[in-house]
Amino acid sequence: MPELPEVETVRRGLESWVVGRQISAVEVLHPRAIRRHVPGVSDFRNALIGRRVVGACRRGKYLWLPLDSGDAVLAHLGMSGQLLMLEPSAPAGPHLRVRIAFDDDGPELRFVDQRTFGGLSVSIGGADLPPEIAHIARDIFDDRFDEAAFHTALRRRRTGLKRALLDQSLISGVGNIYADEALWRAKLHYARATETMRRPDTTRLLDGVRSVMASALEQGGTSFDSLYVNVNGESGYFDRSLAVYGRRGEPCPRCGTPIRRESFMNRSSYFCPHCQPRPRHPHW
DNA sequence: CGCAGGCCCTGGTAGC
DNA sequence: TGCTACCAGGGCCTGC
Repeated sequence: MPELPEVETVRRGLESWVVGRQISAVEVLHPRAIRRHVPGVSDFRNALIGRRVVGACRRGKYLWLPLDSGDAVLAHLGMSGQLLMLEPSAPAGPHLRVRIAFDDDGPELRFVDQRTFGGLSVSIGGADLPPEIAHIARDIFDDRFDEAAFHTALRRRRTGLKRALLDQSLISGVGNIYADEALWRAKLHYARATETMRRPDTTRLLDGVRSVMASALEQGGTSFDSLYVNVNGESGYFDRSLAVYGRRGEPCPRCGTPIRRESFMNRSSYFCPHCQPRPRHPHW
């Protein structure tokens, strides 16, 4: 669920809550939460304890906290991960995976994750950009995102448009929800063959991605349930503004045609069959 | 190398 | 009521 707007909301929260503070204790309650940290739990703890957090960064759906050692805490929320700021005395919920406490005895950082797709790791020398995520493309809000290069790379692909949009090495931060919403805004079908995309199509697509994510960010992200929350445990409101996602059978906000749901890539795709007509030569 | 599909995981819900 | 089946899906891995 957490896509760029949700992850950015969390990043902003971390920036105001943990930057400048020194880590005093680390507790790993579920080893799977740090499975990407190959050297293991004690190495993870040793790399953090005594270090100061000097920033809060994001690329796509990845977050990292640069440390004064030059390393970084790299985090991915997966489907259900939460990074919460809570008083050390706050009770541990059933899905608490990692606790990071600070030497000022103020609110601690807790990684809570029901479905355990997310996780934390220490990235050696990763303060500027963790090498583990060097293959992740820049996202639409990155000043150095290159629209022309994206268009060229897109046209080189031999696949369907939504598949390409979800490929984090082409453009990052887009997940299933905002992919459907962006395609609807751009009036493009999810199975449009990427090699048939013309420059105006790509411009419309990126405008759709940018505008839907900017709106979602303003509203603190999208929440369907209590799974996605900011660092204070609060949900966003953008789910009220979704045009197609999760709205099978409901009228398209633009033309009134009932929204259709199709199974694609083992997940749901929602679209308006009138505004987003099936291409003559779709790529499934 | 590019692309497609399987797998990981848990809680909620639909259906019998 | 109590069981099973299915659904949500991001990213890594494998195989073609």
